[in-house]
Amino acid sequence: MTLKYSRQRQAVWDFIQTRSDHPTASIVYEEVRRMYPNISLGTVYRNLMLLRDMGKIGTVDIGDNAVHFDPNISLHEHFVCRKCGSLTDLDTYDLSSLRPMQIDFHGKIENYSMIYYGICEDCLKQQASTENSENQSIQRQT
Amino acid sequence: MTLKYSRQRQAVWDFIQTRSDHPTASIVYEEVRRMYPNISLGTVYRNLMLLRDMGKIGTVDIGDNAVHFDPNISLHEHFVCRKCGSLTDLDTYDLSSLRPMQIDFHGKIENYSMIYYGICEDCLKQQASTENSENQSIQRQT
DNA sequence: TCTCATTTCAGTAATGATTTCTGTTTAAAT
DNA sequence: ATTTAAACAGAAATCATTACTGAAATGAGA
Repeated sequence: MTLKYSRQRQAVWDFIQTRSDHPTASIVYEEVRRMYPNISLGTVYRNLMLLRDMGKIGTVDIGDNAVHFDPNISLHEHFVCRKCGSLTDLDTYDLSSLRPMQIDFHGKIENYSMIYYGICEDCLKQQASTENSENQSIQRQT
Repeated sequence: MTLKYSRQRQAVWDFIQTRSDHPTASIVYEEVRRMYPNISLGTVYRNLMLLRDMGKIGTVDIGDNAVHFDPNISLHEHFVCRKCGSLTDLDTYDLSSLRPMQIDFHGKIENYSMIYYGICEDCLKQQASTENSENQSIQRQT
C-alpha cells in the first residue's frame, strides 16, 4: 500500500507538468521514451491512472476514443475544435454554483465536466481564407 | 448517396426510441437481435452512427469506454453516478447563454456537453442504510 | 551496509469497443 | 423484370486499455 519512488513515475509526472495540450497515454509514452527508451506503455498507463486516482492530475474525455490527461486540476472547462480536434482550456464564469433546476432530482452532485464544441480561432481564419479563394474562382468562372 | 430503407435501420431506430437509459451499441445489438436474430454488430454500429450524423439521435461520452446513444436531441445535461454508473437526464437552467469569460478566446462555440458526476438517489439511500448497520455493529462491539 | 518484503517494472498477451473488408442480398427506380 | 447503388452478414483488423509474469528496484529494519 505504500507508494514507492520510481524514476518512471517521476518522468511521467514531470512530462505531464510541461504540457498544456492534454496528451493521451500514447503521446506521453512516446515522449517519455526519449528519456527512458525502454519504459513500457503499461508503466505509463499505470502511473497516469495512479496519479489520476491520487487526484494529482485530471482526465478529459472528449469522445475521440482516448483519455486525455490534464495537469491542471483546478476548476475549468474545455473547448474542442471539431475541425482540427484541438483541446484547449477555457476559464468560465463560476459554474460551481450551477445546479439542475430539476425538482425531482435528489442525488448528490460532486463535480462536473463541461466541454464546449465548435471551431477554434485558427480554423475559423483558415475557413475564411478558403471561402475567399472559393469565391474568387467562382468569379473567374462567370 | 440516397438513403435506402432497411428493416435493420428501422429496428435500431425503433428500439432507441423506447429507451431513456442511453444504451451502448452492444446493448442495442443484443436487444434488436431478439427481433432480427442475425443482424450483425457492424450493421448496428453503422446505423447508429448514421442516425447520429443525421442528427436524429445524440451520443454521450461518460468516460466508461463506450459510446452511449440518446434519443433525446433537445438541449439537456446528464448525470452519472460514480457508484452504480447509471446515466440519467437532467434538465437544467438555460446554459445556452453561458459564455466563457475568457477575453482572449475568439473561436466559435456551437454546442457543449455538460456531465455532472456524483451519487444518485438510490445509491445515497443504500449508502445511508449501510452506514447505519455499520454503526450498529460498532455499537454491539462496545 | 545487508537483507528482504513489497512495489514497480518491461515485455507480452488478452480484452473489448469500434472499424474495415468482402462477397451477397435488397430497395427502389427504370 | 432488370439494374444498380445501398445495405447487409460475417469475419478479420485496429486501437486503446488492462492483465499477467518473471525480473529489477526501492526502502524499512537488522
